[in-house]
Amino acid sequence: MKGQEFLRELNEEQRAAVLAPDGPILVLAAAGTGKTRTLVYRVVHLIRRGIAPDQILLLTFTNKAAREMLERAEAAAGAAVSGLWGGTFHHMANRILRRHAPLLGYPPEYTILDREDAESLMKRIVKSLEVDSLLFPKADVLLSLISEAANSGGPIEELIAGRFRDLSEATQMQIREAVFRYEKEKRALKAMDFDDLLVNGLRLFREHPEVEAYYQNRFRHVLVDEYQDTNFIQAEWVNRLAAAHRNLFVVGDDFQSIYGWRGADYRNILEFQKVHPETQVFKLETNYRSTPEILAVANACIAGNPRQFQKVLRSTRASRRPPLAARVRDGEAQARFIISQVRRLLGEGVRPDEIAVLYRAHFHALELQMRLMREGIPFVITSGPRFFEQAHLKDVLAVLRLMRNPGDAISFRRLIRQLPGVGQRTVDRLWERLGGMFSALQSSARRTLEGLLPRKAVEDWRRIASAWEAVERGETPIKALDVFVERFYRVYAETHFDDPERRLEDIQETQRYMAKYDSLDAFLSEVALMTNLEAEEESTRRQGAPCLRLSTVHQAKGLEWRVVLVPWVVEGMFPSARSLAENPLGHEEERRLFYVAITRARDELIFGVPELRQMRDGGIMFCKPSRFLEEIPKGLLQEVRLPYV
DNA sequence: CCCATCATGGTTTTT
DNA sequence: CCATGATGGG
Repeated sequence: MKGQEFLRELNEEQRAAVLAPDGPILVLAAAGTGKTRTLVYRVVHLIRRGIAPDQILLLTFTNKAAREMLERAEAAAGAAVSGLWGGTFHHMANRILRRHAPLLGYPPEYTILDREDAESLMKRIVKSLEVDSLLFPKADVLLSLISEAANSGGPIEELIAGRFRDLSEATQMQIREAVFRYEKEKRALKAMDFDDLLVNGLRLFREHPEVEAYYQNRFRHVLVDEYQDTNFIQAEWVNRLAAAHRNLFVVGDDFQSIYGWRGADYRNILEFQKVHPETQVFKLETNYRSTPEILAVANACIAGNPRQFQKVLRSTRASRRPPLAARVRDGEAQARFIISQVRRLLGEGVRPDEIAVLYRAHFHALELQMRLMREGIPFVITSGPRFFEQAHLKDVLAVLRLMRNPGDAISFRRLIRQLPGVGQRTVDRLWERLGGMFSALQSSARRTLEGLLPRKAVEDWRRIASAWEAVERGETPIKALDVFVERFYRVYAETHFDDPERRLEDIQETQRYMAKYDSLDAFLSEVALMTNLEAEEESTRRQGAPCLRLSTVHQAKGLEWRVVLVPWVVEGMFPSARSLAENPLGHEEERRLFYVAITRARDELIFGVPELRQMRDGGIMFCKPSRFLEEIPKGLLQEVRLPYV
């Protein structure tokens, strides 16, 4: 595209934001109003103005979003965008921390702990405290507490005192001890958990003004997508980054703030102008995505939330049929109904990948999944356990992680416990006798360990160790995994999993994926931070065939489909009972979540409203239609009741 | 001390 | 219904 021609692709609202002069800019972009396009063209505009791409930082909510934006910017601006920094807060913090980790007392090869790693670490700590297990919080509860403290920037002592006020003082003391040990152990492991990446990213700037000044100077323009979902640390971090040039361009929609439970605080967007008084504000309200009928429902839904920026979605599209609410008997009937709708749509020529089923929680889709499989309808799920958190992939990653970080006790335990005759106790003792580190790439260290192992473990141990020997001989890590699989893991997989072929294929897939990275550290960080959305995209890219999509509403953020079906729109499910119980403002966030689901739909929106729920104990529970449906004026929805079949 | 079996308890959302 | 945790035999 030449000259300013790209501006023709923008409407008045978007163009004003794209061309705005330097300074802090807040773009309030309602759903479907071309937020991504605005952000992309702002980047293009900056580059055309002569800003070097490596002076621009683009923070997005997922890496997928970053990649898409960069691809689009490249299409519009040519190869000129290369060098631009784009990705999630976690990624960018990691990228910066890898360079400066020693300033904070970490080696540059620090390991990133994913959720599972953190949980297993905490479990061991709780165990070592020898507490009365019935009255002591579970590891995941402790971790969520630590995370809450980190993300809100508040002191953890107060959180403990508040959340566990019913527990004895002695128990609270032990909780504080568990938290303390968790931090200490992470240090010993030379590892950071997800929150540490953000916390340390901020700490790096606070404690090292010369580093802060370097990045403040380097990034002349900072752009942030989905600003409504930033938390305390993230907001502080970007404020600091942009403090020198003051070119902070944030885009968001307070109506779509759905990560409050993770510390996101939409006051960041509401109060942006207070923090940056010279802010220019732009509103995008013209919706290009959905039919007027769908938007009417969206507007009616969000009207239930006061105290937010008032925005009304204006449609540009022609009318279609109104959204449909179908009352069905139960989950089974709902699954049959959804499948019949999918069949109808396919018959009308809708492509399967233009249809999505979006739900509040994974388990809402169980019945549907079974039925889809039984009926042979292909689908993809962007939910459930993350690709790289599956046991076999973590096993393989442990080989690599230990190679980079000799202090990684978690990987050590994982591998060594696979040896016959080695259980928890033995591995603990081994680790202690090794002095809390194991240099897998040194033959002397490997020999030392071999001498400490029980006799019957030695043969398998040598097989595992052959992977590291290969690296010592100068083989690549990818090749080393071949050795690991052929000498040890193939047999292990065949004897421990009921689907070894699939798992070995996953490993090959991982090796192919590794080939794209020029350093092992880069690969390992990427894998730790990769979401399902990104992993799944990787695998469908090869398989090709377009599929019906099943996803949580959270993971559907920023995406759109021609047809959206939402099951279980009943009280207790959507809104989720648990969310209402835990958070006094839970209903507002649930309503925003419902709004996000609605506004993903272009042409058709269909709700499933079962009348009863089969409980696990064999009983049944009657369901009330969701308050969010009741709030929508009659006439905006078409309601049907399906016969009991 | 390891490992398999049995019971129990608990189901939100994710970087 | 599934995963995790306790328990007891080897």
